[in-house]
Amino acid sequence: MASKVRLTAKERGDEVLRAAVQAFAASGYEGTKTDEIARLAGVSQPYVIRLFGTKQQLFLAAIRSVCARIEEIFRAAAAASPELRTLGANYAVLLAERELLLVLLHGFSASGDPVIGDCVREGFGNIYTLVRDLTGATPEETRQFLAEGMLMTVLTAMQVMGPNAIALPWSQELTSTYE
Amino acid sequence: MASKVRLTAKERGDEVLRAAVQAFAASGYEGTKTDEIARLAGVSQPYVIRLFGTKQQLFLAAIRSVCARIEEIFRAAAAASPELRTLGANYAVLLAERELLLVLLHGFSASGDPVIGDCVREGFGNIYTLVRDLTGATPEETRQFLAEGMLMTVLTAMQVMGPNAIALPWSQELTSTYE
DNA sequence: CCTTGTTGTAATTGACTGATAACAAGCTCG
DNA sequence: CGAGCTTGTTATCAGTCAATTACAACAAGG
Repeated sequence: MASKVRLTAKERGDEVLRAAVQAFAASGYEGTKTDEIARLAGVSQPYVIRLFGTKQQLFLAAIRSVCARIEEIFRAAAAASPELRTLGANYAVLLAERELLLVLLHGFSASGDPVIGDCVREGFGNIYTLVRDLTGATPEETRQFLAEGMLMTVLTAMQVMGPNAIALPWSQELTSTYE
Repeated sequence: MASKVRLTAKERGDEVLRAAVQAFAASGYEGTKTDEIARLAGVSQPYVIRLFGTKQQLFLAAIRSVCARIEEIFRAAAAASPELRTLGANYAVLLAERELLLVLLHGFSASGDPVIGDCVREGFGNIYTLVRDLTGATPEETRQFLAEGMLMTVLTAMQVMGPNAIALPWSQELTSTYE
């Protein structure tokens, strides 16, 4: 098994970070235990701490990671067609990587902590600016675009949207308007 | 001081619930300690538990409470003018009671827990149906309305909107589109 | 080969936290 | 008044969890 393989700290750190994104997406900042992340990554709990210093720093790394990935998706989409409408179709790509929007949501929730708040404000601000610049949309158009994204995010968190969605009358009516 | 006054279990329960809404709004489900709620309400921590059984049940009560209040605000607004546009102006009322949308946000985040998820899905579903019925709007119009609400919610959580907002270039540009 | 730096774990700890139990103080009504 | 129900507290526990320490295995270069 691969668990006996020795990796460089950087490589192992990347694996742990990926595990952290998955875990934080499922349970949030306070709700996720470092031991859970460690098991997901196949390493010991103390090693997770040594690689990132503290649980908080690991969460910050997860936030930065998903923000960078979201920007990457929007950049790729805009390269094909820099229109806000067509960019909207790429929410499907975001929803396919369910953990991206979920980690961001948990970041919003944890913004009461000043350190996390700073990180989230910077990440979300960058996304806003990027979308606006890529599409040339007005602030208002960009706002509406992001608003739809936030609704999809909470619908995903509520598990009424995406794979394994719980089917409810209201949620089916609501999500059917996206087609 | 009022802390020596004996109240009925129902009255004290209401006070504790109000404290819980404040505390959960600030720190979320996992992040809020029952002891914190107890101090806010001016009672002992074990009494908080005895009044509501478990922390989870207290959180459920907080979710139901804010959902009911949100419905109440929309009902009152629609009584004056049952148009979606004018209902939007009443987001100001929701933002004035900052804790309403914040508790709901933390509910979304905690929806991974099946019990909490059920409660949040029901609460949000009721709000969707109510807004649609009150205004006679189409599902798509209602969706756009709620989407704007979700964006405001996360902007509030990030503390770039509302009182004591942290001023950032991007957030000022974004929120100025609401005027 | 052996020394030095790096990757990784086992053991432990100390602080925290939700919940329980036992008890105390008031209210109410016969 | 005093018995019984309700309100509330103090003391405490059992479990959890992030973080530290000490140590082990391994790799690379001289």
